[in-house]
Amino acid sequence: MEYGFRDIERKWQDAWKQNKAYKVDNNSPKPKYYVLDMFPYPSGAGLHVGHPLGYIASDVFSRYKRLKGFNVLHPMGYDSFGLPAEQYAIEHGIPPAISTEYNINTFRSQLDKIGFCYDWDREVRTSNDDYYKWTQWIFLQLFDSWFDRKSQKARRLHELIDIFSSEGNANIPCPGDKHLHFTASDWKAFNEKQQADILMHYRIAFCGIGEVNWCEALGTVLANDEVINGVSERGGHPVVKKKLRQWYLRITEYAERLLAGLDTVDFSDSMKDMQTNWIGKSFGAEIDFDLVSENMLAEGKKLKVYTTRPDTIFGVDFMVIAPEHELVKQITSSGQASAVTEYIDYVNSRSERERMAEKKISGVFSGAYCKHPFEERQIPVWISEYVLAGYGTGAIMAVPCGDERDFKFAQHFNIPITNIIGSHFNGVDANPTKEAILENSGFLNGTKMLDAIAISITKMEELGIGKRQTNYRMRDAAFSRQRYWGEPFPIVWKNDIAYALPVSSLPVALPQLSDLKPGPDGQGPLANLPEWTAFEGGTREVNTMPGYAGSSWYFLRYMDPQNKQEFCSREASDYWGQVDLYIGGTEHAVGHLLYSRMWTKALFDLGYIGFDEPFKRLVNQGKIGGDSRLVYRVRGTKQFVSAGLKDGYETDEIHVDVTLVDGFDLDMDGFKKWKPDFADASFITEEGIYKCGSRLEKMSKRYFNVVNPDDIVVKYGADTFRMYEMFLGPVEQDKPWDTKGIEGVHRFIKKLWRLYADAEKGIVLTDATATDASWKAFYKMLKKVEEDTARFSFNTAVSCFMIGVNELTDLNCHSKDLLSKLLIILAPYAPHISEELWSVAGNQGSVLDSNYPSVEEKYLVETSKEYPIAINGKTRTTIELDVNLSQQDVEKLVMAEPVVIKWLEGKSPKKIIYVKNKMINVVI
RNA sequence: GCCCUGGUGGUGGAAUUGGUAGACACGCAGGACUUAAAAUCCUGUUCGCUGAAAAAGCGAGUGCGGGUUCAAGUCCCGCCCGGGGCACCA
Repeated sequence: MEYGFRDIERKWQDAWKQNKAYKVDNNSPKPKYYVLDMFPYPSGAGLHVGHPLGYIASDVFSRYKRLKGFNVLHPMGYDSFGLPAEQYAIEHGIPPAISTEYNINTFRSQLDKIGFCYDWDREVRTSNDDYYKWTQWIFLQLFDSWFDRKSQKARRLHELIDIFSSEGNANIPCPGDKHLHFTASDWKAFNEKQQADILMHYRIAFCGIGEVNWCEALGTVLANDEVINGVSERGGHPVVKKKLRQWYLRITEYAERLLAGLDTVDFSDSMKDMQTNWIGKSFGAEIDFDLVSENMLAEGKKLKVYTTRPDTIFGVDFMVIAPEHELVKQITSSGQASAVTEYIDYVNSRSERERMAEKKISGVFSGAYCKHPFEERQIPVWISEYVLAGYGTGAIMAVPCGDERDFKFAQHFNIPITNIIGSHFNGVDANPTKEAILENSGFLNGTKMLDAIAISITKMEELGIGKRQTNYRMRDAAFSRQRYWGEPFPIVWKNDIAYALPVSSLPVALPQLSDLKPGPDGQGPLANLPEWTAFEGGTREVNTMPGYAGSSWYFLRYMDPQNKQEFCSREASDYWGQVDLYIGGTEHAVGHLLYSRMWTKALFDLGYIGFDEPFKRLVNQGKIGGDSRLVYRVRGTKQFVSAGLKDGYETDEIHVDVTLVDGFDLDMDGFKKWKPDFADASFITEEGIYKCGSRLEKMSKRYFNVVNPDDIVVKYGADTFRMYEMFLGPVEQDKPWDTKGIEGVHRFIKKLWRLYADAEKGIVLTDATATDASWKAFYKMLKKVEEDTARFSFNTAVSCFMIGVNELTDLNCHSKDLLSKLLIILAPYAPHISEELWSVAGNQGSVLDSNYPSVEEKYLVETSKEYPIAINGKTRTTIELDVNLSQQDVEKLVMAEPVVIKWLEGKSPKKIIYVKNKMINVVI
């Protein structure tokens, strides 16, 4: 009876599908457990062996939890809307709906071969209208909400309107326009358009004009997390700042809660740090400086700056405002007018990328001054792009002795520097210390800087010239894309007012469109459909939602995927609650994770769900790198020289498809057939073998180092593949793929098989009770496998199986009782062979629904242990000792050891350290 | 520059709280079975030194340099290198 994994795996995959082995019910007396994978965007390239790593880990854990008596939700779906899918569709000339469907089918067939325990009845696709209906619905809830800073939660807009009608906005500062102030009677007097504009400034999902990241090549705006180093994350196209009307999510209002929530979840430190840094909270002060300018427009105006170091107020030598600052025009003196205009033009001519690439010091004097609040001196106001319009107040007080950028700027423009930190400032570099005792600092003289921060703020508050202020670096998230393949907004514009469409009209279906060219005036492709945009006397919103819209809440839909009345019933979300274990890559650290955390908080605030953090625990799987193979072509010829001989030639390195290489040995005939270019290649070999070079790099088509899981499954089976992926190393860690290494795991599985069945003799299981030694081997394995599985140390768990099977083989164990138990603990890792042998052994039911065995400690009790004896910390010998011996007994036995006697050289030891169950150390 | 990670044999990695460094595999070398191959099995495998060899022994050894400790891959201080994130954020 051979291990015919192909038949076995197909047989059980079919059986499980037929009897709905992975169907999950929302009603169960068992405790719930929710395991979630970050769902994939179904790319055209299909899966390579790196992708399923996280899926296998979560699958193993789900199956383990199920055997431990939990009702486990473990769903899968597709993030099928979004820019990449649309780009793919455009590049291949296929409508995105069709290419997406096709790509999903490819993914699905690949996933199916690996034997996952997903409940496919719960599959979601973000681009299906029965899904995006609810994405639109949630958008409408956010559109109909505002964030109450006092209670720190989202509330309904009608409550805000009630407040406005009774007291204006005196107690509700406007997040969208802080200069906005009105009374109750003002409110009542406003017309519909004015009221709508004001409400828009409060809505959590809002439309506004703002500086956005515009990517010309992609024809759309991008969110901050989609821009890396001034170019688009996808495609690497240049990105420029542009003022546009856009939809946004007011995620900044949630900054504090997003920060606080991190303390309640189990994410890695680096993940929490990334989010914390992205939010970028800082403490400081806002200070008003009186302006002095010959320009009449500056009359009575103040310049408001934000600083985290108000203690350095006496070290201010100049002010800097952003080129986009609203005061630029008003304060510029006539003498400086042309220089300022020229500078602003220069700044506007520079793309984001240029600014990033060459950070040269630039700026212009405005001609205006500020009065120092505590001293009779005037401070020049400069304009420079190193101050960002979007952060703080868009203006700073520059303290060159303490801040590196201010220092460089002062040096560049020969601005005199005031030293307030004495010897801490050397005149060559700025020193941002907080330890110095202040000098040249008026009432702060003699105070330590750290203490002066609070003192100075208090003073400024007394004088009414400044106040304590907390700032966040995070910006509101751009929420519209000028693209086709996304959720249409359920919004219609009439007389420049955005009206929400009624819930009854959802979903607003994405119309079919064959030509995806941009619409006029930078609008999306939907603008090309006048018959669609014209709607009930108004115009539909033609932007679509970004890729992260659907993924911000998909974990909720899995709980209740077929619900036609609600996005997810409260009953279902109360039952399943938070995702207990979320597995995915780090690339979503600040994008997807922040957005879905925010959506969860908003839905919680509005009473739709009962928890405000979506993911209780997050595990980031590492990436699997490709192991590329290289051949060396002698320059200018069609001759290829083997890696060991290449140093004697001038060569060009060429990537060769890894499937043409066994280890490092090139299949030369295969190589010739691979590409027409190489058909007449000749080889300089090492004793008839052409050795390739190798390099570890990203697994990618262009390096020809992609390994397809389908090929591995055909050759070794899904069980081997699953176990090998787990065996490769810790899940969280990046690691290279080495197809050769899989042999070891495959051998293990075959060896396991032989405990149950023999090629000639057939089934070799016996009813005889297993020996104590076998039970000991088994329980040792069980204990370690369970511990390791529970702490996601899957690689060591696989080792334990190997050790256990090696031991049971040596012990010649064929006990049906023992080996059936072994199948249960193996099933999470290798479900197919476990199920097959479970039925071969004549067990009832499915191994998937067995009870995880518990450890019988009595077999693990040790009466003696082999202790290492160290002399001065260095192990010299070992000794077998009874575990219950006293210190005195041990000392006596140790002193009698020949090796110890030899090292003592007749002296007596200073001390003998005996740590029970660990070791013995003799100190000489 | 700042923050976070990681650095262990030829390779992937193990060592959960300071207690036998290198588990388990890959690869390699040798052997058994076979006409042969595949498959399978066995033995060895951190490096260096002393042994003809085996047995055995000695020395060094977890990126580098210090330290704490009876004992350090693990803890502390100072560096170096790789990976990831952020980057005029006042």
